[in-house]
Amino acid sequence: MNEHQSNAEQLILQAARKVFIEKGMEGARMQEIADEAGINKALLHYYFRSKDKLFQAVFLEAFQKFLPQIEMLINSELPFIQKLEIFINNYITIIIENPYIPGFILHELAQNPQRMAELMKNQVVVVPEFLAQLQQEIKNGVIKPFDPRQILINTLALCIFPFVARPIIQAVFFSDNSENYNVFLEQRKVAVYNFIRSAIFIEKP
Amino acid sequence: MNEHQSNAEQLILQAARKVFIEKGMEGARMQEIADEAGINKALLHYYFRSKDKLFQAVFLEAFQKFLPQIEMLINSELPFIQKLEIFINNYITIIIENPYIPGFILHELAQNPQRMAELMKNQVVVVPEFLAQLQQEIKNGVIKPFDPRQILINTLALCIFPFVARPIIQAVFFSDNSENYNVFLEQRKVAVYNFIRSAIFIEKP
DNA sequence: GTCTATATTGTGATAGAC
DNA sequence: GTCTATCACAATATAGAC
Repeated sequence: MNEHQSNAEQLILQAARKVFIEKGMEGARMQEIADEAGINKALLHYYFRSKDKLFQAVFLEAFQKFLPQIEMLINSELPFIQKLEIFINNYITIIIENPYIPGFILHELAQNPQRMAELMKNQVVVVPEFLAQLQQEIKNGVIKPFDPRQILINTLALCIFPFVARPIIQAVFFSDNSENYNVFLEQRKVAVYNFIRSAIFIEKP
Repeated sequence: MNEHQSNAEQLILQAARKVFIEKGMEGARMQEIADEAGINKALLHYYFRSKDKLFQAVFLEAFQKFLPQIEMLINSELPFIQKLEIFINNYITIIIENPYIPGFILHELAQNPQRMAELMKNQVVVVPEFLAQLQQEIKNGVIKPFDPRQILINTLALCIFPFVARPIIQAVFFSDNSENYNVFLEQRKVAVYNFIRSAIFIEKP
């Protein structure tokens, strides 16, 4: 990532990512991070003063990894139905590559909602323009008159939920072989798009 | 709940519910549960042998609280579009009353997926009949040809997501007054139904 | 910078009086 | 059954040698 960071610091961050994102702040152990990085606990405190500092680094990085795609959905000026397709494809692709991050972020935010306020201040997400665009397309008869906020939340919900609920969905539908779940997730890229499109788009005759 | 249980046991369970569901297994502290119940730590171990035993009691209870509604959606023989409306109303109502349970269950399952297998064995959810019903309605031209599994997952996703993502949604849309979020959730009962209906239902001319 | 050893506090669990 | 006192160990954090 950053060439100014030493090798050990990179090893630590990599290990911290894995452990924190899998187990959460409370479930993570500094010893486990040290083992994972192949060094000892003292070095963790040498590079990052405390467990909380290390956690913050991991959390912010994870959070920012998902922001650019959402910003594209919100800020781009393409017709909604077009950028929706691009967004869903990119977003689900990223989550497949980082399947535990959504659950990690949601859980930690639920534990500490006020930390949200501080984060949102620095992260620029311009929502009003997005809502205005949808309202305009509704007025133009392109999209059915759903509350634009509900549309945005529904889109995120359909993308994210299969990952935070993976164990239960897998137990119900794929109890035999877990391989197929990845196929299922891959299919969702088009399935989610078709679902939302079918729900909100007004086909021209 | 159970009249055979002593008063102290009830106080403990009530306190354990609150603390475990809010903070999770790892984040919960026996001391906090004792304080919340107005008794001391020793009593916790007298009634429930260990933290893990107490946690299991809370988890199973929480899990079972949400099952009957899902079973109704899956097992009832009403036309899908009808039971969908009933389900969404009941389900979101229950979650509004227990807003932290979905996040709690999803997080704990993610931490310990194999515990899922044991639980699912005792919990009867007959999915194949549900899938067959949807396939039949698709064949009859009542519902558009979406993968029935995707429809089920989408329904759950749209109901549950606003609660597990509450902090972030609230920060984006309701940063000023958090009161309005409950109004928003109430609106979702009809919004989600209309959304899914619009997506999958074939209107008769 | 990196290590071992240790301090310090937190936390689940138990012993034993009442 | 309920309490106080305490144990035993886990976990974060630091001191200090190299």
